[in-house]
Amino acid sequence: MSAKDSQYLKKVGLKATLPRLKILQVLESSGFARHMTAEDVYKALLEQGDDVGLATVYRVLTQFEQAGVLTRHHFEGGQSVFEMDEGSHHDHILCTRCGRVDEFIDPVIEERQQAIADKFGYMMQDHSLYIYGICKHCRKKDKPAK
Amino acid sequence: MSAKDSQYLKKVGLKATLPRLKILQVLESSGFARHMTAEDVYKALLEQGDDVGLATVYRVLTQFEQAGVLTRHHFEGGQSVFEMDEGSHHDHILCTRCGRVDEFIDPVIEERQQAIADKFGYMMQDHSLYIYGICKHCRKKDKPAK
DNA sequence: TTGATTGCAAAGAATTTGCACTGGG
DNA sequence: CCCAGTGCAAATTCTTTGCAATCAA
Repeated sequence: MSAKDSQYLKKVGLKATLPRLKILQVLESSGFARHMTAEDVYKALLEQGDDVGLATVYRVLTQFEQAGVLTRHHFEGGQSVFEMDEGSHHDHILCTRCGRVDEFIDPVIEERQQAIADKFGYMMQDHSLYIYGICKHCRKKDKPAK
Repeated sequence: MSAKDSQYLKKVGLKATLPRLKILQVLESSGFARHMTAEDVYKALLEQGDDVGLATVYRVLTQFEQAGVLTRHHFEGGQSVFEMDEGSHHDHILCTRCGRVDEFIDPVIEERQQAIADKFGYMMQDHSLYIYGICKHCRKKDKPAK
């Protein structure tokens, strides 16, 4: 199920161990949710019958982050949230009711950020933009309730 | 030193106790730094000879946040960082070397954010934008070093 | 083989909570 | 006076670490 993944791990300089392959697989197949905490990954593994320690999940996620395999986000609420890094930078808009997450990229904003960094004399390394709101789905539910 | 602060606390619905007054004062006079962790506030109080429990600092900061007196940020690194809410929204650009924080507001970005929320069907409530980089000061130090 | 990796349990850091005591209104 | 507010220590939550056992190359 993962000759490809095995190659991939070696390519980024990580030995292709079973836990790492499993974790990679969970992240790849996380589908629409795409944003998982260490705990989420751990539970997903348990549910599919794979017995990996929580400490290992944390270690591997950190290694993946350093290897550029995934990105760590600091959403509100404390825990770190991880997401596969598919190469293309993007920002997030999230629903404070249901937790839904959408991704976007806006060239104008990107450009302005660079301009601001320049203006303040910073060499920009990174940035994070989160928009918080209530998605249409949750707003729809509201109306009748009230 | 704080008849004004005392009024202020009452106005936002909080009893004007000594710890709350002291904490408010520390935040108000934090001057250029302006961004403090609970621990920072706690240490500042100890240094000026005021004996307030760390738990109380956390409790009061949370109350202040709920009362709209200050804003809680989640910068990288885990801890919450607090800042007096002077009414005007702004974003942050921070140095990953020295921790320097600058504030800015960009009308174009604000406007684009609203447009994006609209496009995705969100009712925007809030947003946070952090730009990370290396400030000119730190870059200057680099050159000779290398 | 053999050093890298894992699992578990213990350690840590940040923050919260239970509870008897204290102070503001 | 009386309850909200406080201090302290214990409890929680998330994450990291030490170390012996295990696994990939």
